[in-house]
Amino acid sequence: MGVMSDELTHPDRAEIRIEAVLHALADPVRLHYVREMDRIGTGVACGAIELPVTKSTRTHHLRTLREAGVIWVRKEGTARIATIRRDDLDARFPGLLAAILSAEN
Amino acid sequence: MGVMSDELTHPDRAEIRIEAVLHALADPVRLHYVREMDRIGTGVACGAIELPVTKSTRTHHLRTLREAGVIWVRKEGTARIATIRRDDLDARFPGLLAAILSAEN
DNA sequence: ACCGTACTACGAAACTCGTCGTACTACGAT
DNA sequence: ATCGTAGTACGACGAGTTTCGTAGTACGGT
Repeated sequence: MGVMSDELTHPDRAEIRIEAVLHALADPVRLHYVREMDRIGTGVACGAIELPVTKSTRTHHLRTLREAGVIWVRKEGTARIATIRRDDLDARFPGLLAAILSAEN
Repeated sequence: MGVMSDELTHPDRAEIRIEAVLHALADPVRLHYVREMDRIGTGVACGAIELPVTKSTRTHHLRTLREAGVIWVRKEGTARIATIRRDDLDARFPGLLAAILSAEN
């Protein structure tokens, strides 16, 4: 029971909607998460970034980011490695990601 | 009772927060509104843009946009004229507005 | 086989948000 | 002064979100 062996679902490039991306990044926790991923660089283990929320809340936010098309998550052992979908976001909404990530305070 | 003679409050440039802007523009009604204002050009009477919502809902959305710092609203007779705060947004978050407005579909 | 780590799933509680109707104020014209 | 138009204020409802705790699955080591 509880399948969970399925691969994680991601929208493909053409399916990414600007409203979903804006909504995903409007949340302080998720924005912080994406900024940390941007700062650290390459794929990050989901748990490696400290957040003021519990594990299950983190799972929720990561799903929101993934389903909006902001990040790509792949399994690696027991860990989940997340990367920002720069190519797809830049192709769909040129300049958006850079504008948001470079906005300090 | 009910003052309302007060001028409309706007955040000044330095107070505009990226999260508030993203949240404001993540709503389909508000995004449509701002896109229409962008298309039409100069200051627009609030009621001149057709929306699938009632007057009071429109007021609500316009307040959200105004308080986020996305639009500037001035009174002119009984009408309210709204303009996009391009200068302020471009100064705070270069490229953000252009990226969002040019995102078709 | 067992244990620990990493994360997901599900349900619940508190909160926020979008929407509306109704009642109201403000202004302009007749 | 009266009426119509333009918009706001307030309260309410329903839907969705954020958050958490608890329970469970998956993988890697010993």
